[in-house]
Amino acid sequence: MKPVTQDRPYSQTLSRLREAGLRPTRQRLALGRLLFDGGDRHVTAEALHEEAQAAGVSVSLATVYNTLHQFTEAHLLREVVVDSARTYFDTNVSDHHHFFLENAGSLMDIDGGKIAITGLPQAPEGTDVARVDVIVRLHGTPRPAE
Amino acid sequence: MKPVTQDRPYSQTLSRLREAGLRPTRQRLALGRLLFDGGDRHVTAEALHEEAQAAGVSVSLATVYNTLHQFTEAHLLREVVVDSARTYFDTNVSDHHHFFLENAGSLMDIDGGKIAITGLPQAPEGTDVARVDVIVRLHGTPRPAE
DNA sequence: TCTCATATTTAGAATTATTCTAAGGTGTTG
DNA sequence: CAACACCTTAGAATAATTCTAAATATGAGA
Repeated sequence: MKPVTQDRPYSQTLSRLREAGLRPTRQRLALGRLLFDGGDRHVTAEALHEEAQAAGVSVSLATVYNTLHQFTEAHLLREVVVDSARTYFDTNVSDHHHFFLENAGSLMDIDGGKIAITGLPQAPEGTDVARVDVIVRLHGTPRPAE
Repeated sequence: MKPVTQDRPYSQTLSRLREAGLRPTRQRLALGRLLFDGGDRHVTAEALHEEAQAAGVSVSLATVYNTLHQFTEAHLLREVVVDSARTYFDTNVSDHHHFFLENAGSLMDIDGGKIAITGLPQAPEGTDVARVDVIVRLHGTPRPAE
C-alpha cells in the first residue's frame, strides 16, 4: 500500500524538530507538515486533528494536543487567546496581532510592524511585559473576492 | 441573627436592573451589589459565587452564570477574554484595556483614553469592528505597596 | 543489525468550566 | 390575590482539554 501523505519536502519540519530537541516521529512530522507547509495558519486542536484524518494520517487527539503544546514551547507556534471556548495556535510566531471574525471563529494576522501603540502605562513594579496582544473583534462575514 | 450584608444603598443596582428590564430579584440585587459597590472589579463566575456565599447570600452557581450573562447583555458588565481557562467579567464598561497578571490570574484596567493605536489596517469588506482589545500580559508578581 | 532504555503515542477515563433541563418559586399586573 | 410570565435551582449534560497507564516507536551503542 502506498503512503498516503505527499512526498514533497518536509518543509524543514525535520530540521525544526531536531533543533527543538523533539524526536521526528511520524506524527510530529505529519502535523508539522500540515502546519508549516503553506502560509500562516491558525488552527484549533480539533481542526488539526480532523485535517490529519482527512489527509490519511492517523493521529490521536491527545497527540495533537501534546504536539501543539510542544511546538508552542519550542516557539514553532504561538497560542492565541481570543475565545474562551477554544484555543487557537498560530504558525506565525513573529510580532503581530489579530483580527478575529467572531461569526466565523477565524483569525487573520495584522503585521506587528504596521501598528503602533502609544501611551501604555508602565507595568507595575515587579512585573515584566511578556507580550502585548491587540485583538480587533469583527462582526459580519467578509465578502469573498468573486 | 443579623443580616450579614451591609445595609447601605443598593448602589443604584435596583434602578440599573429596572432600566435593563430585569426583575430585581433577591439574587440579582445581591450580586449587583457585590459587583457595583466599590470600584471597578474583575470577577469570574466561581469567584463571585464564593463571594456571595461568604457574604451569606445564597445563590446557585447557575444563577451566577445567568446573571453575569444578563448583566453583560444589558451592558452593565463586559466580558474579558484573556485566559482560555476561565471567563472574566469587568464592571468597567467604558473604553479601556487590560494588564493581565498571568501568575496571579488578575486583571488591571488601563484607561482607554491614555493609549492610542495607529496603523490598524481596515477591517475586511463586509465586517465591522465590534471592539479592539489590548492585553498586556505580565509575568512576575507586583510588589504590594508596603 | 539487534537490543535496550527512553521518549512517544494512545484509548479511554478524568477534569473543569460552563450550559442545559425541567420543576418549583417569585414578581408584577390587573 | 389570581394568574402568568419570569427566575432560580439542583443536577445532569456538554465540550474542550488533561491525565493515566499501557503499548509502541525511536536512537544509540554493541
